[in-house]
Amino acid sequence: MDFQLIHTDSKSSARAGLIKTDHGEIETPVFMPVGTVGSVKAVHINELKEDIGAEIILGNTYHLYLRPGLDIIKGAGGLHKFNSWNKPMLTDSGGFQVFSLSENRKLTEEGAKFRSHIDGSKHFFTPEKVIDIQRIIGADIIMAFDECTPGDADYAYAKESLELTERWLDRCIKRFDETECPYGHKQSLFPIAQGCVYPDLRRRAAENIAAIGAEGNAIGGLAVGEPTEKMYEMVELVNEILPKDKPRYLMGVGKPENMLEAIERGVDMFDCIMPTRNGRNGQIFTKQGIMNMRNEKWKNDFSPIEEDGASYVDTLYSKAYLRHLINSNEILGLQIASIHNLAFYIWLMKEARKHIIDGTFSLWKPGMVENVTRRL
RNA sequence: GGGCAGUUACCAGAGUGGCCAAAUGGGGCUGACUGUAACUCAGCUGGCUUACGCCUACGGUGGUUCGAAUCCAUCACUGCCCA
Repeated sequence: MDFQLIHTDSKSSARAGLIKTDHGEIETPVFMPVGTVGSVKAVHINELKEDIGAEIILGNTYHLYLRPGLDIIKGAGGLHKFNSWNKPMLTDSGGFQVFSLSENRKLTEEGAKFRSHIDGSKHFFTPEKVIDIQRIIGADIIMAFDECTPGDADYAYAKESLELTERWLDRCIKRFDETECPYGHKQSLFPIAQGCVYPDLRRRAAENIAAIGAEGNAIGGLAVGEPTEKMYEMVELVNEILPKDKPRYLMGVGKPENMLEAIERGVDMFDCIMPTRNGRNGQIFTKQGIMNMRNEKWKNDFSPIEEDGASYVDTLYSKAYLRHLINSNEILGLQIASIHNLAFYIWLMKEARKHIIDGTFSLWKPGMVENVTRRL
C-alpha cells in the first residue's frame, strides 16, 4: 500500500490524499460502505461501483469467520473473488464485536472467548488467529485485534483495556510479519489507538502506534457512547501525534457532520453502518438535511427524493413513492434508501476533497455542517 | 317462517359482575439507530389535561345491582343451518 498526500489545508488539518493498493486506488477523504458479511446490505455490487462510486468496502472478520466460514472463503480464493468486489477492501478484526456482543464473550490476556450469536457455539479469538483469518479473507487493509473500550468506561478500566489492546497489537504485528497473503496481493495492517475519553491514555496510545511505523493508523473506541465534543477532542489530540504521511482511519464514524469535523482534524478514512442501516429504517440524509421518510408529511410529496442528488434514484423516484415503499416494507424501499444514502456519503467526501484541494474547505464546511444536521 | 351463534376502540379479536379506557395482533403516528445479532427497536394510538384527574365509551333502549362490556327484558342488525 502506498499513501500520497495531494494537498493539506492551510487553515486546518484537513488533507486530500491518494491510497494505492493492489486492487486499485482510493481518493481520500473516503467513506467506506460497510459490508459486514461480504455484502453491503440491500446494495448490488454494480450499484456500489457505478451508481454510488464506492472505492473500498468493509468486511468483518467475526461475521465471515462464523458464516460462511474460512473453508468457503479460502475455497473461493478470498473474499474479493467470493463476492466479486475486485476493488480495495478492508476487514475489521472483530474488536468491535468484542464490544457490541459483550454479553456473549469473556476477555482474557490470551484473547476473547465468545459464543456465536448464530448458533451459540463457543469460539476463541486470539490476536494471532484474527490475523490468520484476515489473511484468508484477503482484504487489502486489515485491522489489529483490539478491545473497543466503551465510551463510559472509567479511567481504570480504560487504562487496563488500552494496555491489553497494546499487548494484543504486538502479537498481531508479530504474526502479521511471519505470514503472508495466500492470494499473492499485498495486505497492510493498521493498528488502532484506544484510550476512551482520557487525554493521557489517548496520547499514549497514539505515541505507541505512531512508533510502529505502520502503513496506516486507526482511531477506535469513539462514537461509542461518549459526548460528541469528547470525540472531536480525542480525534484532534491523536491526530497531532499520528504520522502525517500515513492515512488515518476513524473507525465507525459516523454522522455526516461527524465526518466533516473529523476531516477538519486530519482524518482520511471513515466507515459507518449509518447510511445503510438508518436508510433501511427510513432515514434519508441529504445536503438539505435529514428526512424520516416514514413521516406523514411526505405522503403527498411527489417531488424528487433529492433535487440534484448524488444518485440516479434521487430524481427517478419521488418522496411519496419512497415513503410508500418503506411504509409497505417493500424490499425496493430498502434498496433505494441505501443507494441514496451511500451515494450522498460518498458525494460528501468528494466535495470535501474538492474544497480541500482548492483551499476553500474552511469556508465550505460550516455551512455544510448546518445543512446536514437540519431536520426536514 | 323456525333454530342457533353473534354485535367490544381504525380493523381483527380477548374479556363474561368491581383489579376495564378495556389483553393481544394488525394498521396509524412519533422517536432511536455511529468499526451491523438490526427490512430492527422503543413510545403513543377515545376526549380534555404537563400531570393528578375528570368526562364519554364495549349495537339501541329500559331494567337488576352499592357497582354492568359482563346479568335480565326488548328492539335493531349480521352470520350459519332448516323450511
